[in-house]
Amino acid sequence: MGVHAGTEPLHRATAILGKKWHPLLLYTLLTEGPLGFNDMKSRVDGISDKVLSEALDDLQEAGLVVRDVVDDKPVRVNYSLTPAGRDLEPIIEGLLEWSREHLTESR
Amino acid sequence: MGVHAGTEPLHRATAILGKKWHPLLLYTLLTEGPLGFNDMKSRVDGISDKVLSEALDDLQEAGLVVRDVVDDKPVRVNYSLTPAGRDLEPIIEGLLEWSREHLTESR
DNA sequence: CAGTATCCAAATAGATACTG
DNA sequence: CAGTATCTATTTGGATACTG
Repeated sequence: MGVHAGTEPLHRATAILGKKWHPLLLYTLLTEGPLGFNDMKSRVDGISDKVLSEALDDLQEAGLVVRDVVDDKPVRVNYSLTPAGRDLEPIIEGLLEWSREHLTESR
Repeated sequence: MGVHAGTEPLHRATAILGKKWHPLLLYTLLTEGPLGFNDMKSRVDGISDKVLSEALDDLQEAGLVVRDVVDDKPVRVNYSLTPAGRDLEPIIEGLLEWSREHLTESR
């Protein structure tokens, strides 16, 4: 009974990638990073300060993103990917391709 | 302003794969399917009837899973993957591998 | 520029009981 | 066997205003 052994990694992965904005934030950093807070915000349509801030914290805690304070006065911060974050590239690209192929909007 | 063009497919993909149980259900069908309702339930630890039922509906509507009534008296149903669902295999496998490599439980 | 503080709404998940 | 019906709890996401 119960789940077979290899299932927890999938749970851990979807606990991160299942958040509404996380894949898009990672993809944004992948293709356009490193970026500052407001640069991220302007590239991700519809996200609020609070949600972006929380999401970046979350990704940082998961070890996928690093936050560097590069200057103060005014404060300047750079968000970029860790190696773990960069290793998601083929997966996100694959997902993107799969989606284009199989997920049409009119379903 | 706004997100760059290629972003909607990612949204559509995560609208499905971002649900708590969906990737695990797909993976279960991928590795052990086709399966009946209770067979699914016994393989997915902790899921309730209601949540499983809703999730399968959702996956069906997204075109990733098919439901076949193979017998009645007693009713017997088989859930299996569509080609679109099967095409997720490399992605889910990749995610699994990535997770094992980078996501340790103690973070 | 880069956030935090509040307060609120919506979406998801779960427990329990029951049905064709 | 394969679900549905309720009702509740929890988790996320969002709007608005304010701060170092």
